[in-house]
Amino acid sequence: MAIRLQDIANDLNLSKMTISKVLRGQTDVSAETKARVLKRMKELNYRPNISARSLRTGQTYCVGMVVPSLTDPTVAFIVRGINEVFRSADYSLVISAVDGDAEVEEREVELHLSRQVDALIVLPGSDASNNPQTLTITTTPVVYVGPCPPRVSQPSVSLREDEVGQIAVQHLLKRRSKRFAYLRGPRTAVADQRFTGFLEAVRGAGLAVKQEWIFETQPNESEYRGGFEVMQRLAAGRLRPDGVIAYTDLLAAGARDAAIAAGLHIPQQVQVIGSGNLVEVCETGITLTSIDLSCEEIGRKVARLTLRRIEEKGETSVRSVTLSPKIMQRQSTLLS
Amino acid sequence: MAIRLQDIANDLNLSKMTISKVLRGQTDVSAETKARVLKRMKELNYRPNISARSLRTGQTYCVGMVVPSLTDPTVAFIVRGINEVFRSADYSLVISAVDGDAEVEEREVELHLSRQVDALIVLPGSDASNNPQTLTITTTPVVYVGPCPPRVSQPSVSLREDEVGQIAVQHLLKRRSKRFAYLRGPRTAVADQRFTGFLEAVRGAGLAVKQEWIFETQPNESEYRGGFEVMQRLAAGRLRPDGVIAYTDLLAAGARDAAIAAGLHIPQQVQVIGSGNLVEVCETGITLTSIDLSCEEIGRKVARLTLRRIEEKGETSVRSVTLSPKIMQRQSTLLS
DNA sequence: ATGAAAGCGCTAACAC
DNA sequence: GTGTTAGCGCTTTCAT
Repeated sequence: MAIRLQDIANDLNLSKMTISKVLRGQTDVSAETKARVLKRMKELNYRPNISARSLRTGQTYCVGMVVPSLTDPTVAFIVRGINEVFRSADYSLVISAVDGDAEVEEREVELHLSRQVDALIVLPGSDASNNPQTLTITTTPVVYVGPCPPRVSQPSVSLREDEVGQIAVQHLLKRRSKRFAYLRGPRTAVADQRFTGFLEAVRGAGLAVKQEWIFETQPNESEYRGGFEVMQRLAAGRLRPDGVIAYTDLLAAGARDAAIAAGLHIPQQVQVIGSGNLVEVCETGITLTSIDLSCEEIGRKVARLTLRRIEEKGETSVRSVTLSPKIMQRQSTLLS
Repeated sequence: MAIRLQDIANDLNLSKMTISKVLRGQTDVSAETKARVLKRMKELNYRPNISARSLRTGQTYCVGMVVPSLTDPTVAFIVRGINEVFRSADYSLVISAVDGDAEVEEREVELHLSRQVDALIVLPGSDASNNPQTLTITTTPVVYVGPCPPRVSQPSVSLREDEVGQIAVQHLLKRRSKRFAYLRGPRTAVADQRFTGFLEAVRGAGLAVKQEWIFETQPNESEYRGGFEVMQRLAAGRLRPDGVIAYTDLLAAGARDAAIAAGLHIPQQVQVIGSGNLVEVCETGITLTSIDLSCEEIGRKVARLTLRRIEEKGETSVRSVTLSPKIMQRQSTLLS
């Protein structure tokens, strides 16, 4: 079997207590003894049994995470940010993707708690209404990514979604667009907030919002095709928008390509902005200006907040955090 | 603190042994007792302490995984497949992304082993040469994704990379392409294998391979731009390829767009095939035929293989597994 | 500076 | 069917 503290103690005629002290870097061990122990540990390739340590100390140095999907790039970048911070703290991330199934989510949360994770990070799906009951009563720290579900008072890290819409509008206003079309995406809370930000920014500038130029995504359609078809219609109209803002980069790419196909010049006649800043999409064709959602930074903030919550055991002094999106200028909007 | 077996035992005037038996579904408990215990467990919202169980049984029901990156869609889909299988087996996946840093990789492997994971899944980076020493000597089962590094004899699940090149060629041959350009990507083992498959298939058909039509990816260039520029040059040449096969979908997209920009018709004059089958790329513009790398299926196979390895404790009867890629026909190649 | 004793929560192997 | 004993590998506490 694996090497234990006891084995090293036997080898060196010490008690396992001394070995344990060396292991944890306690100072009340003579330098000489310490050196001998470390040497032997290396020779035997000793690895402490974390299960045993956890049982004793109540800490596992594991954090559970529940996400709707791992193949969504937004999620992947958030996880990357978390992983980066955890790595340097010797924390491990136990991930489960629940694919929007509330029952699976509940079970995975239970499993994580059974594992005695030191904290839980929850990235709710688009339907935040079915937040697992367990999360509201557990004493394990929970950190939410994105707005914390209603009725729950836990810290969260989220993007100021309304600013996504605002920044896009401001960017275009500065470049003298005045007639905005908005591809608002699905009917979710996040999409609603961005839309609100868009509306406020346009109205704040004293401009009107044309209801006929607001488009929702059809549930099962390809986003690219959706954006394409919308823009086809817009391009054929008597009056055309000179700025198109889209909820995703793919919608924007579709709109861009339809505009080009209709003989319009981008960015001179129509400017286009996406969101997500997905390089695979933004860097193709006439490259797309896009709103970067700061996913990695969100991930890092989540990780730091989580670690702090773990440290302070109980006292919920830690407040929620919000971040701003950033615009990435590319060819689909004018330079100046 | 949390509820323990002992608490339930006290409540019900039973020994904790009986509770433990109910917990694990042993049959030598009377139906009535069992019912009482289950009821009380539910009332108290009891959750077994898995650290304690692990210490006792030596099993953690956790599997460690080391990947180069989580934001690479290929990796994300593999992880998704694994997660899917593990979920139904109540196994958890502890993931760490190491970003191509061999030292970090080694440390993360050690950490996983410290955690007593029941197995380790390793997805080596493009530089497979620095496989952590530890992996060669540990008794913990290791399963590789992709070819197992040289000198290591562990089971692995991998894609028959040579078939990626072959299938693409066959697909085009059937559609009467005869003059192939090949965007072979970087100088990695995987890219080499695909290239070999390409060469064999072309030569096997009695056709010649034009060395001037084989292109490598420049390390720090955008893939899309790389593909675009190559195709620009090809389109300007006296003799043009009528089939372009690319190592990635982005390269293919670049080539496609350059061909269109040069006034060529796709697929009538030039057919284009990518690999990866990344919907974000393939479903834009003239949609791209692409080789699907079966990532999710690889993930599921990896997970099943891992579970089997865990069960059979030691006896390495489990053999490696290989999978074939599949072509996804879209507009960039002819229908018939 | 070193060590002995106790116990974290659970389960394997046996009694009864 | 139910309970007793022992111990997984580690750390906490307290002696020495």
